[in-house]
Amino acid sequence: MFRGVTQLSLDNKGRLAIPTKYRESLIAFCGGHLVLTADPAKCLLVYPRPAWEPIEQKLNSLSSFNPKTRSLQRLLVGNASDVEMDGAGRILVSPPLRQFAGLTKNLVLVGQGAKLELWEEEKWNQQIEDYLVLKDSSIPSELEGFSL
Amino acid sequence: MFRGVTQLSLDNKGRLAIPTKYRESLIAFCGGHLVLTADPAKCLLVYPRPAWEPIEQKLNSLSSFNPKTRSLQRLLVGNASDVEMDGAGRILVSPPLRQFAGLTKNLVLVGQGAKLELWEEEKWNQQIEDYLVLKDSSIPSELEGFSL
DNA sequence: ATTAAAGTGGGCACAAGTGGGAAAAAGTGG
DNA sequence: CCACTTTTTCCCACTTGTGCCCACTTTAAT
Repeated sequence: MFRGVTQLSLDNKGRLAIPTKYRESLIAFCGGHLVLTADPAKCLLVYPRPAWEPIEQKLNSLSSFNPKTRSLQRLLVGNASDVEMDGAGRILVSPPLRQFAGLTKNLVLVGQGAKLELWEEEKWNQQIEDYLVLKDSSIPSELEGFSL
Repeated sequence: MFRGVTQLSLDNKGRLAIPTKYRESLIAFCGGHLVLTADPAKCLLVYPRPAWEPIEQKLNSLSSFNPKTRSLQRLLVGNASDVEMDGAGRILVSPPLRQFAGLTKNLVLVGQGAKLELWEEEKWNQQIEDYLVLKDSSIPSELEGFSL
């Protein structure tokens, strides 16, 4: 399981160095075969390929005549791209994905259980701020009776 | 299964170079025999011919007295055209289809499971944006309880 | 302080993308 | 029916991009 925030950046070839603490388990779990895709919150999602496959299958099984479903397929499946870690544990982030998430210099890689999220640092901070402002009204009903 | 966004363009003969990562599987699956057709979202759909056949048969089996059905038949079957990949993995996009999808300089080819979509890049970005704006109300009910 | 391990950048070789020319095929008019 | 024009297809040469690998720098550990 992935967790924690790491600050990092793309080099001038658009490569992203995966932190060492994730590398070993990524190699073991999926041989360095990852899938990168777009998230509605305008960050990128980083999945080990075996974890991504069932999600894509589920999405592809839905009706393509429902416009919302279709849009979701376009966002998630359309933007998904296979990437391989190189010998130094780096992956290449394609220009369309960089553009989608507005990635420039300062990024954060955030562990989220079975996947990782890649954010432009400023957007990440913004996202956290936005949540704090809304906090009173924002406890999901699924968490009734649950405490930290 | 196809996935991911690739930026590309038509050359001045109207040819579209299919990215290498799709070529091999297209040759293997359908010998480079493709079907190009129009999508209601104003992009083009690219099917391996064997994947298209049953769709066309289904459409043709529907009642042509229902106006909506008839229109769908006209759009999809009417615009469908057979194309062959050349030795360099390129296909020719006919002027009527180019015009329909408003294809000019900057295009994207988007993997969508069993098929590909070809968009004018600007329209593709627009389509994604439009969806993100709607995101609160846009979780398809089929996905209740499903998470990324 | 020395050594090892990891991070970083860049060069090189090969593969893929691109454009154009020539030959064949199809279309058209006399 | 034949000759000429236009379009299409095939192929080759050139340019661009990508991935791989190596060397250098920095950090951490003993």
